[in-house]
Amino acid sequence: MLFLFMSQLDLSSGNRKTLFVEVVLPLAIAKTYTYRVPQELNDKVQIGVRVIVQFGRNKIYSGIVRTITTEAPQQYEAKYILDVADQKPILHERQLELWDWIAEYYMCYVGDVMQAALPAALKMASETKIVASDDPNLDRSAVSDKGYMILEALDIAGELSVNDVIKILGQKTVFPLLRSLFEHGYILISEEIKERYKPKTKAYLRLASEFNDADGRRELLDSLNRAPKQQDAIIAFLQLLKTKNDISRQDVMEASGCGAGAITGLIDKGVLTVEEKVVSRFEGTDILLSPDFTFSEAQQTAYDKIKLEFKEKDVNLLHGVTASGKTQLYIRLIEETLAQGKTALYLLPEIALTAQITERLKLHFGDKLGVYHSKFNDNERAEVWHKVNNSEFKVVVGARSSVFLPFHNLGLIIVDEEHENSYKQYDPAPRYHARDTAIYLAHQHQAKVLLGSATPSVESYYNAKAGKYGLIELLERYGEAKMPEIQIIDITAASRKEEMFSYFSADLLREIDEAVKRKEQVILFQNRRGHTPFLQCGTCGYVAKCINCDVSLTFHKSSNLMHCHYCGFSEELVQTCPACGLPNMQSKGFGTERVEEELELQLPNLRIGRLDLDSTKGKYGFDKVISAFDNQEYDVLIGTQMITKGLDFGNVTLIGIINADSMINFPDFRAYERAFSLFSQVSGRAGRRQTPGKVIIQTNTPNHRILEQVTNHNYLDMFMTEVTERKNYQYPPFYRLIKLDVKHTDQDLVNHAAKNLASLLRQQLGARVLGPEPPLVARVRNNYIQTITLKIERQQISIVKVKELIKQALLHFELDKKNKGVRVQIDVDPY
DNA sequence: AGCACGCCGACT
DNA sequence: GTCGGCGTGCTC
Repeated sequence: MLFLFMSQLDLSSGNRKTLFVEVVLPLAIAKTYTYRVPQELNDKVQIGVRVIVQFGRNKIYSGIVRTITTEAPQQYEAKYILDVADQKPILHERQLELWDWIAEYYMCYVGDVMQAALPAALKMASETKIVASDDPNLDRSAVSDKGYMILEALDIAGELSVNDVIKILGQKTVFPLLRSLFEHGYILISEEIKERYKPKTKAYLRLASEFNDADGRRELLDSLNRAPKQQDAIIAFLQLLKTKNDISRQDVMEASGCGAGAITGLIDKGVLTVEEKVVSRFEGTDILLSPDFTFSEAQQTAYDKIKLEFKEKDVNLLHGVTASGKTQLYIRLIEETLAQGKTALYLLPEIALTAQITERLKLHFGDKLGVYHSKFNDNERAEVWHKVNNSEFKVVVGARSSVFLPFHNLGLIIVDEEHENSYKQYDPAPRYHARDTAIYLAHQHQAKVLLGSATPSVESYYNAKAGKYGLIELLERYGEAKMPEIQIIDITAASRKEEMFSYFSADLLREIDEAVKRKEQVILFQNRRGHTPFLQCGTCGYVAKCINCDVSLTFHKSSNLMHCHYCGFSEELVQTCPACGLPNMQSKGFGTERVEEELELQLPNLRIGRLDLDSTKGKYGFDKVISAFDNQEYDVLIGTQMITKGLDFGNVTLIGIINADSMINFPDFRAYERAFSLFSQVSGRAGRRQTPGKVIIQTNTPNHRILEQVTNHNYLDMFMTEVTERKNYQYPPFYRLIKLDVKHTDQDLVNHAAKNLASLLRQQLGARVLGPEPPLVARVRNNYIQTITLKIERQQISIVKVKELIKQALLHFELDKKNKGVRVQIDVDPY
């Protein structure tokens, strides 16, 4: 009877069928895996929830449900899922589509995308823990030496992870030993999986219910006659209760002047109880600023044009010079998007996400704004994720990875500083471009995209000129601010005239001095950190190099060590040449530390600050330096390209570029574009408010066309020359690039394998395949690298077909035993 | 990515 | 002879 009843229920609800789920696991694996759902979890599985599954013998992961079916796999018996971790999906199905698109387009695994997309606190993996068996009668005499070591360690520590065991034994293979210990009953092995996200809670005080009426309170106060401190505390508490519900210990202590003891006393008596309440990690802002700024005429025109173009085009490019007031346009557009009941994403390069900009946006959007970037810890990021998912945050300002947040009803994406190469993730996979991903994301939501930059990437500007994107030009600075005057100084000529003092021309030193005397500030740009980029023996030519990489070591004064900027290796400074033994090591080149040191010698008594990776360590390191400079604690700020990122200093009137040559001569097809953009962005920091700014660029090639274009603020000219070059030499936007890095610790092996791979590719793709050749840094972390570059024209062959052919070639490549252990990294649209 | 299985060299 | 090294291939 019961069975019949159940089966009738089945038919009506459809819930008693056996379900199977396809699960995405956070692993670099090509296949997807199907698990069986135990019937009691049928109601809980939904697309987008996390499920706990066992994968392989020992590992437990949380994966994401991608599809649900009733069809059992034919080839194998599916394992059961162990549990469902979420009540409601943590992401929408369309996000899984986005993951698939990225995996497809950038040629990586969906698991790679999952790794990048989910905040660490939402990913769970088991850790195998070992605990000693509690049977005291076990005889340990039969245990092997290594086993005995483990048992002794367990006696002391109580619990060990597999990693601990590996460390204790100094060997990698420990599972056979642990298995044998387990089978003989000496140890217990447990797989523990924990939710890593912990909501933040705060303790609040509550008054016990019997004191809720006036009589109760009077009695209470009377009873506390002998404890005046506690009486004070209660009076303060009751007073506070009139204005707010949630009162913390701190509140009462401040209001009453009592110590913590009085409150503890009241809790012990049961007068007060403590309630743990989940609170947000993000401080709320109640003050909302209305958009009180008024648009300039130019801004209004740009705004109208954007609105017009959005009617026709999904993607628009706003080419607005520095200090033209782009941010105000963005804010207005986001506000309108919110007013339509939609949400918005504001993307910025990591480095530009300073307190300066987020504070400014907070004032406009208050509690509706979420901030998402790498400086946040795991819990904070998971919290932003959840708040975007339940639509508490309507606007997100964030770096690259915020394209993965679970947006609902997205109406607008702004990609500010769209030319920035940090939007492209290089390592690890997925090697995705956040701007291009954002365009796909917007397409999914039928949302609009606004790309913004003072120096748009050649690709985007080309797309705009070709009519694929709408184009809005805002070429006037906001308010009174004028474009800075740019002066080029020929270092060679200045040296000849003996007008170079260390790295500074007489003109630059004079301008610095005068600016500081006028109580104005100066920024000096040198795109290298550290003190000395390489040290060379003046006698035999030996260069101090990293032991793991093919790069010279940079001397850092702060640590007094030579550092490798690729692998982190460091070493004592060499005084005498290790090759020839002569004490003739010479400094070649200079970084920010050295510029700082030399400037102190040339112009004593300046207050100098430095902004580079080394001076901005720590969570708020960057913001500290920035605000110190903003508060005029420094006269001069010396920095790497960090200094260019959307910073707004009202008092800077002079910018010096110490040496422009290394940027211009960089061997890369984007070098000129990058140099133009960097110099223009640096220059844009000068004279943003009333005082006009001045920029001094020191170079050995004063007649270089890029410098001329920078001097004349002539973006269009730069664009036109670049377009011609790129067309001639088969580069983007006319051709697509795909780069394959072949890596191995054995140099000969890599060389052969790379040649082999290139010839496999040529069989299908012919002359589109270039290389292999060693990259600029041909060995990193002891891996030798060979690079194969593919140039794919936009007609004749489809990119999908090309990627298919690459995959086939790779399959062939991997089957060849000679290529064992050789890793191939694919970078689509390298930057 | 792990981890087990399986094949060979250095020790009891 | 076994223990423990590393190569090969599977994980639903």
